[in-house]
Amino acid sequence: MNTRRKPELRIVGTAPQTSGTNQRRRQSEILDAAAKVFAQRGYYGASTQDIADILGIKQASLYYYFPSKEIALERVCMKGVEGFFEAATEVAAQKTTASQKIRGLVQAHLAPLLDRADFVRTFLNERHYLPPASRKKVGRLSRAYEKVIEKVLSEGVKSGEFRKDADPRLMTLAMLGMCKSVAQWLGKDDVYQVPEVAEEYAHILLGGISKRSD
Amino acid sequence: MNTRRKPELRIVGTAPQTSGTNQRRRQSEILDAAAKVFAQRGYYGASTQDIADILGIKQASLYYYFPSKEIALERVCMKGVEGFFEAATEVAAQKTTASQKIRGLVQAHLAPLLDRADFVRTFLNERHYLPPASRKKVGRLSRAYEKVIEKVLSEGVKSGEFRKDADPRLMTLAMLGMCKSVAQWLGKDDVYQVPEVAEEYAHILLGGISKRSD
DNA sequence: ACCGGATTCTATAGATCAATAGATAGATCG
DNA sequence: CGATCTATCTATTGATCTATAGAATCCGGT
Repeated sequence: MNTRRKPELRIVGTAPQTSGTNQRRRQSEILDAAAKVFAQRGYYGASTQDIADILGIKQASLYYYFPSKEIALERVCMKGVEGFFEAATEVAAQKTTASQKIRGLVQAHLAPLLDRADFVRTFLNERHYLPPASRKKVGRLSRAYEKVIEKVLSEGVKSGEFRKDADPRLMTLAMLGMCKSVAQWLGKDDVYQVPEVAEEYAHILLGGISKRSD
Repeated sequence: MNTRRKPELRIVGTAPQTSGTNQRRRQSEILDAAAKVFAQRGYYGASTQDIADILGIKQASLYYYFPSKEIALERVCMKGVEGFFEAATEVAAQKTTASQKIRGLVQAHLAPLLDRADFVRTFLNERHYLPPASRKKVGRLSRAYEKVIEKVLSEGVKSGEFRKDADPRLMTLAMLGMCKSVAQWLGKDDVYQVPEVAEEYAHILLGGISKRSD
């Protein structure tokens, strides 16, 4: 669709950059709006009109920036997962106890809810509706992330820091379940802030998987 | 819509019951189909045509049994929540330790996934799309259920069985988050069965909230 | 064989939605 | 000024979806 081959003929010093930069800024604004309506009404429940309304432009104008609604969903979902894997990998690489790593992982998981809640929510709830290619791409990242957590738990079991009779995969699923659900209720009736939730959840989790209470 | 006042004029021995019974059976089959597609593709992603296809009938024929797609969603969601509150209340009323009650609550929460997974999933993921009246009705039941759990936890804290420094509401949210997430992955890649998941999750949870390991 | 209700079908209205085509206003720059 | 590029707009197409209206079919009881 976008027949923009590399702009080979760019003339020297002058800066036709203004556009490229503005374009990127506008795309980002549109993604913000898309994330908001996708998170609120779901992918199929949200119309491109809803997105345009937030920005105060006409529905058709969106297509100057995005080739399709599906692509917009993919971009929103990617922005919702990306960072999770890197942050987790960094925590897992620290030279410290497995318990401490778990605390770090819980914190790292909840942190994005502070500034990207709509993206995270869209990733969590709407990624099923991605076309197969995008879903696989997103799924790979997501699974890699889970594996990082699972490894920390396995090592904690192997080292004797965590219960030997526990299944690392099930522990991972339990931990992720707890953490993911925060995205659903944070900012609704309950008034908890991210840091206290992270601390309490890590505490609950560790009490359960550590051999001795900390 | 349903102007069925009590059938006062039913003639004696003959059985015009056949219809009423068959109608109910058919409605139930349609609800099953609706639950399946709602769970799979989401409320807005699923068309009434999809529901009809499962049953091998024409799309318009559905409207002989249901006045609208929204009502069908309400019925599916209700069938997805109902039972949770009663089962939990029953467990909470038992004369036993708070820990034992938590084990029972986790089991009771996961049990419906065995025979009503699509209804539970639809309730969990699609209830936001209900019209306000239905949403409130479903929400009341759902909140009452949470309160039962919260009370068991509070009492466990008060009695000294659970950590004094823990917030019962946050514990409730953590427990529900863990349990709800099972609906998302059960029967996918992982091969766990409901009873083992219930036992392990209760174990993780209790280790975290009990004062001493059990 | 026929009647009457129960159930399903055909046909279609009416609305909404994603996406395309082409026009236009505004800025930038030679 | 005039040319070009950017961003948005108007107008519309074609597909899809829920829901309604009314005809056709099935089936048990007589």
